[in-house]
Amino acid sequence: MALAETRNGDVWGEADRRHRIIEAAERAFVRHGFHATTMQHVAAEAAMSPGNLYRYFPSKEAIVQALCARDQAERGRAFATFAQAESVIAAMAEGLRMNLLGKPREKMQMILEIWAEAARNPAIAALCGAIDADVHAGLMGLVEAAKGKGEAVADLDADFAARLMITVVVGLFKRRAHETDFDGERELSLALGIFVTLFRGGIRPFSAPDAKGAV
Amino acid sequence: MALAETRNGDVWGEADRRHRIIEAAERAFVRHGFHATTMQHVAAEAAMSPGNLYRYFPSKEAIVQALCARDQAERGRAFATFAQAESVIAAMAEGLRMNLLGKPREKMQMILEIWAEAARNPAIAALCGAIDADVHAGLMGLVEAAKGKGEAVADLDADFAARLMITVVVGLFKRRAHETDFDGERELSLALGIFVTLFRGGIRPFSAPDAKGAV
DNA sequence: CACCTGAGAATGAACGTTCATTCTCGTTAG
DNA sequence: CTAACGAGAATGAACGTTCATTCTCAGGTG
Repeated sequence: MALAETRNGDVWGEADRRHRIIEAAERAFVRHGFHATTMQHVAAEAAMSPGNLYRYFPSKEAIVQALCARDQAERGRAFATFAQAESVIAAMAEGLRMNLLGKPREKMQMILEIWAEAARNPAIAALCGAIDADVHAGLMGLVEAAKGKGEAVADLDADFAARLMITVVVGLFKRRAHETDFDGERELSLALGIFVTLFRGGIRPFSAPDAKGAV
Repeated sequence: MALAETRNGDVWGEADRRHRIIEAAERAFVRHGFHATTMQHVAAEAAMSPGNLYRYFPSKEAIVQALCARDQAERGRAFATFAQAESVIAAMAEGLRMNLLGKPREKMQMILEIWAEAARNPAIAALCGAIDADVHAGLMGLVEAAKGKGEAVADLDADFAARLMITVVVGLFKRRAHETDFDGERELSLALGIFVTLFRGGIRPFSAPDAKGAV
């Protein structure tokens, strides 16, 4: 099916090329940043001509969207793996280790750029929103699973816990992107420290004391 | 020759114009986003011609840097206020209320763009780094103050606490920028819930169980 | 076999647009 | 008058996109 299909069945080849372009685009975006990356850069990285990119994607924007969609799929797969883990804390540890230590800093920087883009570009915003919803749902599932295993107190509010975990992880992502002396293991133990207490039921929403007088 | 500077009292007028331009730039950046804002937009917002901007700033980049610097100064002032507050938790509540509810969403979106920019632009990175260092130092000061007032346990690691609080606040900033249904009061009580437990000594770094088997 | 044919793949120079920046010249204050 | 101020057109570079052209190669033909 590989070589013989070039005549008519180049659909295979086309998907392959689209994939190659997205990979190249990611490398280029990671290297030069989001806005500074030109189609020439992507083309060079993909080892093809600029014009030829347009045979596979109608615009630069389309490439960006495809890349975001791929990330979404990746994230979804990661959560599917989490759900099978025996210990929820261990799963969180593994997931964070993968993202805080496993990925190069530049990748985190690209995520910052995607976040910024999402604030302006409705298509990207929709993709990111879908990712976030997935993650939120996945985390709530994890919390419920943890309850079932006795790793979390029974009356833990799953939505509260999920929002808290997302907040912490997002904060770590940003810090990882910026801080040159970011210590992954140290920050990992910080996050896990929070989560352990959370699961133990030690963290509850706290209504602020009236701040009328404060400045 | 070029230094015939203080010829007149117009030095005042110049500072005034620079200030006006920065304010206009902020409005433009907030409205159109960082990269999509043109000098024409800034000029229109400042009610002057594009060319005339260059009488006061050598480049677009210089305007951006001035804006970031102003934000840094603002942040510094905010922390000076915090330090005087009677209750540390109340101070945090007030500070977060100001930033999570007081500022328009668009302002948060601009901060995301500044973060993204900082990943690529050394000058902006330096400014952001300085802000972060200020905030970190200020928070450690707050923690120590809280200890003194008996609001925090004596053996709380100030650096750990500061990093944790920064992480949470950063996470909330990002979520505020993106989530259309972001509930400021709810998230505020989430953050304060964490901080209260933290000050009580209920959160400690947690070393992850070994994750050899996981994928 | 040698040679053609044609269609999809790929090229890369050129185009048109969008800006940051500069230039020119009119206006105003002292 | 002089010098600073300011408006707005002009400039030039960068970049996404297009398109006329070239390449490749599976089949057909003799």
